[in-house]
Amino acid sequence: MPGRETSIDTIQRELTAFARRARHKASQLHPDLSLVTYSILDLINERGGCRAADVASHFMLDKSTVSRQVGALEKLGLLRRETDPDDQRGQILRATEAGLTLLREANEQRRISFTARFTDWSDEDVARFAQYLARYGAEG
Amino acid sequence: MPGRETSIDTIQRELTAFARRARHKASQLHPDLSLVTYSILDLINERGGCRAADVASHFMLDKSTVSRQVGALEKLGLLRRETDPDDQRGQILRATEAGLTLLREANEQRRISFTARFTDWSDEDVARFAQYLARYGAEG
DNA sequence: CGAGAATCGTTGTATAGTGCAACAAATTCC
DNA sequence: GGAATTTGTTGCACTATACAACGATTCTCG
Repeated sequence: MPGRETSIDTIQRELTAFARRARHKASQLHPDLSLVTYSILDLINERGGCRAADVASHFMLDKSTVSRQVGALEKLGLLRRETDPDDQRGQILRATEAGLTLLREANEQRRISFTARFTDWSDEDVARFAQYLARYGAEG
Repeated sequence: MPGRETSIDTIQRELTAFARRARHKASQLHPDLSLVTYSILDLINERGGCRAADVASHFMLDKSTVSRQVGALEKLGLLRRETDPDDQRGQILRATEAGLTLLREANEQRRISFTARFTDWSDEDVARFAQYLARYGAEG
């Protein structure tokens, strides 16, 4: 077994390489939805509606960036904004039907692509890899 | 154990979330070296000198993007270009002393940050996680 | 050998994504 | 009730990126 330091270097390097390729991959997978818009829409959907500030903190983005992305998604008819009745400063973001449809398509494409990558992997290995990643993500 | 589909969804979502945060994290870690310049310099160093075309294909970037990034890194004195004697179309990119120093500092910062994230993990788990990531990266 | 194809890098142009600062409106906290 | 905080928007600047057209070099194969 390699040393802990070496393993951490590997993790670091592999994750970074993934991050650097993610934008390109996403645009290949679904040209209508960039990595940015896809991930925002997916978060909103997963949360069942959330505010722009939540999106900003989840992805570590400036609120102005999120504001513009949300504006673009709204203009495309993929989400709608409702003023939060409990706090009229904020808005609740929700995917529209069109947004959900596009998101489902994008997710399907992604699943196909990811699945292809794991054909050689046993169910156990896939499950363990997922576990490790979830654990890693949860600690951040 | 969760189903294969569920695990793949988890992998997909966690990796994407990581990618979306990577830029911000990198700029926090070492403000002098963005994720972009860091990863290019690191690749050049790891390969012991390589060409712009290699960088482009490794990170799935257009050659024009790489050309500009390399130009910027050269202007900063972090790498130098030598015409490849075996193929005068190409150039061999190498980190300068200044580049290596900065890269070492950045790697140190990263290692500290990543190490902190794994304090709860056993050596075995870290090693296995690294193995899975390397395997994943190798298949792409 | 030689002409056409391929490769490598540069530059012009356009666009997306991002952050910071200043702002307005609503809310919360003494 | 007034100060501080939160939420989102807008103006501005800059970075990262892609695509297309180009020049220089190398490769292919007839």
